[in-house]
Amino acid sequence: MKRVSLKDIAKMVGASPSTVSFILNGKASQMRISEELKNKVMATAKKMGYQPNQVAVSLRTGQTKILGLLVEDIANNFFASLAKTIEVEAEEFGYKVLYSSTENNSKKGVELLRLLTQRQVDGYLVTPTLGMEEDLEMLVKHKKPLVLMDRYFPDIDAAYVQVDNAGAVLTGMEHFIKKGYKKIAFITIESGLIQMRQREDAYVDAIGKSEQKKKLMLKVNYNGDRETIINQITEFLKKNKPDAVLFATNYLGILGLESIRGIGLTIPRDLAVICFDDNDIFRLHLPGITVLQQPVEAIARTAIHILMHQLGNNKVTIKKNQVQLAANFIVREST
Amino acid sequence: MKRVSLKDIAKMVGASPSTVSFILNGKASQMRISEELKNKVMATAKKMGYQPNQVAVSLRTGQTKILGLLVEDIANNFFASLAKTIEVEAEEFGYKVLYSSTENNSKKGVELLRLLTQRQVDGYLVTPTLGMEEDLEMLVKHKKPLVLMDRYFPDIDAAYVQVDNAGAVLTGMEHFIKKGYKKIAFITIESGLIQMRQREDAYVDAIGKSEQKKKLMLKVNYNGDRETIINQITEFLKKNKPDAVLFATNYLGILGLESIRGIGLTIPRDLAVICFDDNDIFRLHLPGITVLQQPVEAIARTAIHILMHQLGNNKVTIKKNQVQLAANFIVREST
DNA sequence: CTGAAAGCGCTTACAG
DNA sequence: CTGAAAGCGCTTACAG
Repeated sequence: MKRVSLKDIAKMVGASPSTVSFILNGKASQMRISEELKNKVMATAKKMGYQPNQVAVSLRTGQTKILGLLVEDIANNFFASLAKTIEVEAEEFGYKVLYSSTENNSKKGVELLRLLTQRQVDGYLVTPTLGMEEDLEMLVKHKKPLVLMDRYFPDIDAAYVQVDNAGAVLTGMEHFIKKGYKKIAFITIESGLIQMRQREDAYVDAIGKSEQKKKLMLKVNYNGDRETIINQITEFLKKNKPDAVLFATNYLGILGLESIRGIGLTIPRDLAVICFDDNDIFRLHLPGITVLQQPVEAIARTAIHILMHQLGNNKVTIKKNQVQLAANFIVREST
Repeated sequence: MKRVSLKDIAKMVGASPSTVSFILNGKASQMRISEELKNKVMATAKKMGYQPNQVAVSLRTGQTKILGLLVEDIANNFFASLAKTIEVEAEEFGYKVLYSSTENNSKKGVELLRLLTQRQVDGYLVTPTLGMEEDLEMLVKHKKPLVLMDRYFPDIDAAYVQVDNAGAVLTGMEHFIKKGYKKIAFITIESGLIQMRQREDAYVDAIGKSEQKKKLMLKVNYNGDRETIINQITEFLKKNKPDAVLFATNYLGILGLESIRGIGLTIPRDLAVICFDDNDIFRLHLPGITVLQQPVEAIARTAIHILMHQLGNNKVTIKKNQVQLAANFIVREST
């Protein structure tokens, strides 16, 4: 059963497709089309259940009204919340979102970026992976609407929105130091991406200026499985016996809590804990975990606004197109 | 800067667009195009960074290679995992996924369904909301590839995949009864959707057959905010003093744990807990929460397979197109 | 072996 | 006030 097209309606009412198109696009009065014809067309379209073929519209207008969103992993709470807010915000501007997860895999990331291009998305929202640099430069060169999130490349002049990673980690470290912890550890993932480097550098800085002097850092492999990482953390904690630990991502924090439980340490008596990113788990955990919460909604909203600005929407005004937003430091019982 | 098109390449190598199209689509030998021309075209396409315009391809072929996925809420762990698996599986069959969250709002659900239709998606994967019945019937009538997930409408003859809700709840109830609990409560949301009715009916059944006889049920409003629901649960628990409670969704379970903590009850001594759906939170909670885990990946995979079958992919074989999968009962320390 | 032409379903300048 | 025509970028039957 074929769907009805503009032409079908035109034939039924005895008008030309162009006239029907004008009417259906609300340009009837502008084109001074008779009220009578207008009503007839509207009624027929409704009765026949006419739905415009957006693919044809896109080909003709060059606009798909689709934004491409690439996140690291949609099953991760942080990225899922980000995606949700972006979806809601995009909708307000009349855009739909096509998403995918890169898994932080360069090959997959690059392929997805090209796929979005082939699909003619109007704009790109990307948490980039290493290896995407060349393709991103291409987009920038072609002046495609593009906003990076969570991380960026210093050498690529693209818009971006991220949390103030250094400031957040410093806040956490100062809190630990003020509370008198002397052996503060940092557990992160092995990664060349800037947001992780910023967090790590801030830890190193803070330690350098503290009395502790000596770093206590563990870097685990991003692609390791649950068990491997839990074991690595367990070994590290047993060997180094820190009195406080800062986990660099929510993913690590969750695995870390399992390690801590496995060893039988009591938080915060044996070990104080702060985690980057908030999560229901950290709020519900006993004791509640102190966190450096990313302002997820603000990140998403800012990114969409910058993108809409690039897309020529003049209802939005933006101050900068490279933005760092402050994290919220939420103190619970773990410190 | 305009992107290069087929025609551009044709002009550059001095061949016709059709020939270039055949070569780029790997039909060179089939069309007996000279090796020389083929190589020239391939090289030029590569050099110019040619990327086919998928919108034009879609309009011409009638296939978008996009699947539409409507979930209740992408920020909810269960639906995010579902979406993730679907995305991965769809990719293996060469499809991309366009998703959106319905928020269980009929108006939004219907609008999204129409939007997907306008976008010419090749197939639909939907966790339907009430109010979508008419539009879904239309899709079925037009023989559009469609698979419902998590819930369905008994009156609509569409394919669906869901967990065996009744079986899962019965398993949980039997476990409670065997352990000797005498005042087993059920906390669910007010909903006309079948998966919630199945869970509720199973509870009522189990109670009817038990010595308890009297139901202890709380139904909260889906759209209530966190605080309201937490308060309602708190009131309910204080007033009825159950010795065991089964939460009908992960969302409720999380809020319920907050209520329980607020009242100061000890799990399982004062109150035993089972929750529908698993979640990192339940695993990490102290004590660990016993759950009725939905086989999320199997649900997603089965749904994709049925959809691919409908799309005429003959690499997949399916047994039924209305499927119920067993839940995994994971006993932890809360019962 | 290769090219010219039609057509997917729209929108929009142009003509009357 | 309304219609005929071109064109978005492809694919594919048809012709030679």
